[in-house]
Amino acid sequence: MNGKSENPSDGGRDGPVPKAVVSRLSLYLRELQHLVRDGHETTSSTQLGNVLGFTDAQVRKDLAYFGQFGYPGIGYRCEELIQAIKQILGTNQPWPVAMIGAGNLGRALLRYKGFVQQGFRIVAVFDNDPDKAGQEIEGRAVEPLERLAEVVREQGIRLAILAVPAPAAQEVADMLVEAGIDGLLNFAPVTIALPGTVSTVGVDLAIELEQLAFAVVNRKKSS
Amino acid sequence: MNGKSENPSDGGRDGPVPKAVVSRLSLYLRELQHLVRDGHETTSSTQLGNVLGFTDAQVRKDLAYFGQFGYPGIGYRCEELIQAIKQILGTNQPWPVAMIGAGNLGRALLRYKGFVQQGFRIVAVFDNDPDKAGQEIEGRAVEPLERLAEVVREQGIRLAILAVPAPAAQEVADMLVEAGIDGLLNFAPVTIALPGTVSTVGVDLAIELEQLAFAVVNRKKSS
DNA sequence: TAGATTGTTAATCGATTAACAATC
DNA sequence: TAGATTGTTAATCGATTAACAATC
Repeated sequence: MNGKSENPSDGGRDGPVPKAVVSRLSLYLRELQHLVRDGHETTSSTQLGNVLGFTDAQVRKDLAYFGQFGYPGIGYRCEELIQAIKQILGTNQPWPVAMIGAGNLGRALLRYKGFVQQGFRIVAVFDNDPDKAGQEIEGRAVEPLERLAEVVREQGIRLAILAVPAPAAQEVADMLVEAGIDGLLNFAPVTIALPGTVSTVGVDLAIELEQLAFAVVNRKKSS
Repeated sequence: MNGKSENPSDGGRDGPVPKAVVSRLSLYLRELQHLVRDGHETTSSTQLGNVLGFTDAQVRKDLAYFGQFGYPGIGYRCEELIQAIKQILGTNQPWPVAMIGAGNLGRALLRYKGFVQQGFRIVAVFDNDPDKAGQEIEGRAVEPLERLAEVVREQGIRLAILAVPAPAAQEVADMLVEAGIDGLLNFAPVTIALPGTVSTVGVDLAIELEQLAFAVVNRKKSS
C-alpha cells in the first residue's frame, strides 16, 4: 500500500507480542473504521488514545511492535492503518467458521452481523440434537456432529465457535481437535483442556457481569 | 463462616486491586463450583493453578489481596472460598438487571441460564421498536425506553445489559446514565463515553474472533 | 519557518514468580 | 513426626509512561 511498513504480517521485531497489545489492536481497528465512516482521512495517537482511554505513548508503542505506520507531523492514514492491522490480525482474508450448537446462543450468533463485517463467515452449523440436525437455520443446514471432520476438511474450516451446554463442552472440544480445528471460541462456562497446538479464547457472559458488579461495588471507572 | 478471613468484603489490604486479579477471581469461583459439584471438599493453589493455567503462587497471591482463606497443610475449603469470593465480587446477593434491546442477542441472553446461576436476574426488558414494546418475552413484558427511569427506580436496578445496534448505543447509554444506572455491560461494538461514576464492561464478539485468528496465525497456546 | 506528531530510548511502575518460614 | 500447603517477602520480569530527537 505504501513503502513504509517493515514487518507487515507478523510480530517481526523482538520477542512474542504481549496479549494485551493484540487486544488493543482490535480496538484501534474498530475505532479506525468508525473514523473512516465519519469521513476522517487521518488520525493521531493522541486522538485514538483519547477515545479509547489510553495514553498516546501506548498507542504508538503498540503499533511500533509491528512496523512503522505513521507519518511524523501528520499522524496515521486511517485506511492504510486499517489494512495494516487487518493483515497483522489475519483478517485481511475471510475465515470460514463452524458453529457448534444451535441453541439460543448459537442461533443468535448465526444472525449476528458483526462477524461478517470483520471477515468471519459461519459456513456450517452442527448440533447433536436429532430434532435440530436436518433443520435449516439462517440458510444453513444443521449437520450432525458425525459430519464434523468431513465438513471441516471440505470447507477448509480452521475456527469453531462452541455454543453448547457446559457439560458437553469438553467432549465436543475434543471432537473439534480431532477434526483438525486450529482455534476455538468457547462460550461454555468451563475451562477447556486442549493440546498446545490449538488456541482458545473463552467468553463467559456471567463472568463479565460479575466483573461489572465488582466494579460497581468498588466504584471506579473500570473499562 | 469461619473466623479466619480478615477483610471479607472489600480490597482491604493495600491499594486498589488490579483488574487482572479480579478477572481471575471469577475463574477461581467457576472452578470451585465445578469442584464442589464433583464432590471435592477442599482444593489447593496448585490444583486450581493447574486447571486454569496459572502458577500456584499466583493463585495464593490473588486471594491474599482479600484476606486469609486457606489452611496451611490442607489448602482451601471449597464451599468456604466460594462464599468468600462471592462476597468480594458482590454476588452473594442477587442483582436485578435490565436488558436493553430485544433483538437476536437480547432475546438469547434473556434465555441464558448462566446469569441466574451466578446471581443476576433480568427483571426488565426495554426496546424502542413499538412492535416489540408490549410483547412478552420469556415471561417479561417488553417496555418502551420512556419507562426506563421509572422501572429502574421501582425495581432498584443498578446494572444494565446493552444489546442494541451500534449506532444507537451511545444514545441509549446516555439514557441509562440519566436513569441512574451504575454499571453497563455493553455488547455493541463501539466505545461508549460515560461519566466516571458509571462502570462499563465491553464485550465485542467479533473482536474475540479476531483475537483467536491472531493466535492461530501466530501459533501459540493462547488462553 | 513553526507546529504537529511520529518512533524510540530510558525511567517508572506494576505484576508475576521463586523461595521459605510458619502452620496444620 | 513427616508431608503438605499456606501467606508473604524479595527478586525477577514485563508493561506503561515520559521525554525528546527526527521528520514532515
